[in-house]
Amino acid sequence: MNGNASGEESCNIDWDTEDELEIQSIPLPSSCSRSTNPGEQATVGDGEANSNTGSGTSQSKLIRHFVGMGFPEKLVAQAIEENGEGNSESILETLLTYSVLENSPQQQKPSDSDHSSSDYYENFDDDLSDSYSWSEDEESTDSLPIKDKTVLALAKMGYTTDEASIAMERCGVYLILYFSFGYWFILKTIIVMVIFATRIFPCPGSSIAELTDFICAAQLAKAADPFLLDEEKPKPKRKFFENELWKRKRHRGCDRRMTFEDGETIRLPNPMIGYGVPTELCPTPYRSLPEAAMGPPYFYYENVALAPKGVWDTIKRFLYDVEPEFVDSKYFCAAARKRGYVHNLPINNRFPLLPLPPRTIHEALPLSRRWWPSWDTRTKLNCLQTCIGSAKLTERIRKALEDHQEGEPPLHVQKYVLDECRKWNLVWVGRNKLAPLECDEVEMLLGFPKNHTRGGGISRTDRYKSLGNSFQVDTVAYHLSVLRDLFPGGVKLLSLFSGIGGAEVALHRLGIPLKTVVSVEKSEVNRNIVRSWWEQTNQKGNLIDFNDVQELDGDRLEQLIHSVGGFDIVIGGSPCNNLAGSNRHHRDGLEGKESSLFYDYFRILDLVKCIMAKR
DNA sequence: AGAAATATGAAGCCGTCC
DNA sequence: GGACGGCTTCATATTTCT
Repeated sequence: MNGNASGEESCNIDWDTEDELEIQSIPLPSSCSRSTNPGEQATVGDGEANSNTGSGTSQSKLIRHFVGMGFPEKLVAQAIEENGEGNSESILETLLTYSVLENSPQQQKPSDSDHSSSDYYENFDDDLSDSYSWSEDEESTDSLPIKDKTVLALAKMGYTTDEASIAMERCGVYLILYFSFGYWFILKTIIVMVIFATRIFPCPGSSIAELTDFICAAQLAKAADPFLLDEEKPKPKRKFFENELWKRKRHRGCDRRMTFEDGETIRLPNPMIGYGVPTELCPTPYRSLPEAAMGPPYFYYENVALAPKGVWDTIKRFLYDVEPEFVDSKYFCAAARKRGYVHNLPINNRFPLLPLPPRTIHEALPLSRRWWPSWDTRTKLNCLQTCIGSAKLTERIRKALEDHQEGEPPLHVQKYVLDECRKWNLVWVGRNKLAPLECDEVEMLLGFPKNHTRGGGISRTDRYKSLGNSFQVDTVAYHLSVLRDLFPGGVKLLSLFSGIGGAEVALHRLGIPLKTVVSVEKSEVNRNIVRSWWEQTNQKGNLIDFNDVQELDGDRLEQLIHSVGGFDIVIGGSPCNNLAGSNRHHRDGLEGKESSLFYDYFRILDLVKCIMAKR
């Protein structure tokens, strides 16, 4: 950790550069893997991944599965042999490792003698012929260079050869291939294509969205402006591309829009993986930010995804029309946590915190496995909330189970027990014995250090409440990880509604020095927790506390920004209690007593933007 | 007095079926 | 496409205990 970076460093960020336009390779396989706890059986994967194992034709199914993804059959067979049939995640990792190894510089020529890579290309060609008709002159085009082939293909799609040539010159050939061969094909072989394209066409590429924007916008505006292709013309926006291309059939699992807008209402994506998660193999999509959303500073806002209708539309409208990124933390840890994040951070080159946390209940709570009945098929916990199940409840469950000692309990009892388990996140701790999670287990699941909320006068009730209101650290850290390269000397953070310091812990665990933290948190116990963590982790920076966001008016902010030298990022998750589904009494939406503090987040962020712009 | 325990549904999404 | 049921949800109000 060095603190030699000057204040100007943060001003060197090129806010005008659309760094997100560059195509991103998928995360390294090693970072996509899921760790296995030492001392545990390595074959235990999560239920989804292993659901098809054990059948008689499992091996051929597996082979077909991976060949269908574009991997050569020989490689697949080899990978299965190395990993066994039971662990499809490991097989995939091995295959990707092979692919990355093949991608070394000395093997970039597609005509090299490497047998496996020959298979690789054969599969690729098969997929092409499947998905896109080259029509009657297919043979005659085979001998053409790829670039010419691409021009022809685009011409068949209705683009002029001039448009195609210019676009290729600007955007790179392989992305045109990527686009022109059909949407479903992209979905099917997206991983292979990226690796393949990077190998064959190692030219600096642009994103597929940029390419299509380029052509579509060119067509759209051609009549109005015959000189559109001049360098000085404004860059086309994503909207056109979205409207045209995304209207096509929605492919479950690969439709990467952040939200589905139906008139005025934002709908949640399925799967809820935002711009990507380390454990799901998908390339980083393209996004363009509205100009008003550009920093400095960066900002990062969080709240519950399942808010009442219209809430996220309002949040989006206030936060400069930035599309929320909805992510379920079940892709990061063993508990679900569906949240929306609005931010103007780059989305390329994210990386996860290491070690990757356990992602199933059994991995997270190995002692519970002994007592886990086969009819409880949960592999993930539900959202960790602020309250826990009562002893009366677990007693009722125990008695219901003890009434049926021989064999499994009847189905109606199973259903009753499982419903309560899901509702209260109960785990098995003995024969017929269920229990709510302990505080330290919640800390671990949320990515906080053990005992983070323990001691110093805080009650158990308050610990559950503070933890239940907190970030999932691994999820937030993944999004914030891009800051490490942007601010190697450390960040100056304005942390609103800090809670128990989820953002601070995330940045610290990412190895990003905290030069200055201005933290606003109403709860004294939470402020004590953050202060205590700050001291225990020997932070070298300066931590400044505030009690209430109302204290931060224009004058105070100007004064702070002057003394601190500006903020690099403004992070905050405003109160959700008037938005959360668990609230039976005052689910009043964004105008609710506490949740309306969102407007203070916006007010403060906007003030910081204005003051820093003046500077 | 403070902490702990307990009881208290509805909104809204999603998949399935017809 | 609409009816229906299954499922999930950063909580609050009140009572009881220490």
